[in-house]
Amino acid sequence: MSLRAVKPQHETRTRILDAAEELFMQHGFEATSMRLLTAKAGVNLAAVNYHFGSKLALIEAVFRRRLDPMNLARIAELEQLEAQSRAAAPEEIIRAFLSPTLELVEDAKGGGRNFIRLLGRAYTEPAKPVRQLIGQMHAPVMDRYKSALERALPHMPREELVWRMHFMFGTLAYTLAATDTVQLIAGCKPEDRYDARLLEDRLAAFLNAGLNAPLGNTIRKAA
Amino acid sequence: MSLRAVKPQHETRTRILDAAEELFMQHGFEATSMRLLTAKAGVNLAAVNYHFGSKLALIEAVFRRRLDPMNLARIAELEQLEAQSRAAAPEEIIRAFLSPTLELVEDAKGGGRNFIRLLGRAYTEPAKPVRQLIGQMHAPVMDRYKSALERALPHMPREELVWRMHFMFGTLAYTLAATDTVQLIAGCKPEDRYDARLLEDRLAAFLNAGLNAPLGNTIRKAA
DNA sequence: GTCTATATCCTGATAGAC
DNA sequence: GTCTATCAGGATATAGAC
Repeated sequence: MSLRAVKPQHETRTRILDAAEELFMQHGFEATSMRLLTAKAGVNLAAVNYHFGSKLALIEAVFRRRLDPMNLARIAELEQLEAQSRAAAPEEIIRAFLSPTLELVEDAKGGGRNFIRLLGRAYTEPAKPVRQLIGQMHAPVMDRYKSALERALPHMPREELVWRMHFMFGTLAYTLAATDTVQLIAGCKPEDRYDARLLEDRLAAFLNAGLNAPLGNTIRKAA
Repeated sequence: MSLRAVKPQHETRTRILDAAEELFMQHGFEATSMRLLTAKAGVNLAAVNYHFGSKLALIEAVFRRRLDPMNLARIAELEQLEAQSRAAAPEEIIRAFLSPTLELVEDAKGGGRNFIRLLGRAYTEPAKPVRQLIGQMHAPVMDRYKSALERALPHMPREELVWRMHFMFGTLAYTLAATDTVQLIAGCKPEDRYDARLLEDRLAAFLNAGLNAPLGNTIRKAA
């Protein structure tokens, strides 16, 4: 008798996660009501609480679904790089960090692109619980990459490296969050905004140059 | 009989704007209620509607108060640069753009620092009206700086320049929004996080290097 | 201009039938 | 597991006394 008789197990969960991903990206966490969300997902209002327990737990699940595999991939790429006989170049490390993220940019149908923009926004989310969540999920990866970059750039002062990593992370976060803002700066063909390989090349070139910028000014003025 | 008998004209407006600046920064726009806001400002709940008309209008006023002078300063610094006999260097243009923003970082008491963090967050704000607001206020300035950078870098393809400006803007936005996240990457002395001159030097070095990164990779792969 | 009181609506969450 | 109905509270905005 059901209209969705062939619904697989856990499809409700997935439908909720997909709808949440899209609506959180469009309107933010606070502004997305469970009513709107469940309506879009085509499920009952009570389903969110039944399957996830609370709105915050749903937010956490949305991030875990994508972020855990992404961070595993980042670690894997870095380990592959470090298994080589020669030392890894800074740009290789940067690309290892970027590529698992940018792969999702091309996944428009699966919702990966939605998530990527959501992720970019979450880094500057005002709500403390959400930022803590993201911070916790990223912390171990950041530590690994920080160590890798320290080995690749042995002469850079630690403090300067931390700042430059911060800058790099910011460039990525904003680029993910605000891909639509490029048009604000100038018209550019929309289709190549989402070419992941091209975007990775552009980002890697910019970030690698920034990471290796001359140290003179800051050292002099800080002294 | 009033407890605040010596209250100057428009002080209520200012108290509301100051409280809004801080609370919007801490909790975001959606999560900041008028009740909390007016309580913090020490004014009546109805005062916001009387003085500003609506919550969105209040948000606009919060941005206008700081952004209009800031963007005027950016234009002024650029015009000063272009009045020189020699051509402006890219790093000079970058610094002209940065410095009016970073000056506010040092204004902890006046609330400037609050606004700066709020501004960083607003760039990736999900709510469309707010982003449109920020976009409109920035558009003329961005045009001017784009033209200036085109003159300073005549050999860079327009499209690449737009991307690099986008990256630069992102670095700034995230740095402003997430000054507390630096500690997530690694412990660093909190007091020098807010040394505007030092921060400008660090940012300018990073951004200038990124802006002038070799073009090889992208050109080759794009072809 | 400032206040109190309130209208109107929407929020996340849950109880309990099916 | 899914539904309806509802709770208790908070949201913006306003009406009207002072």
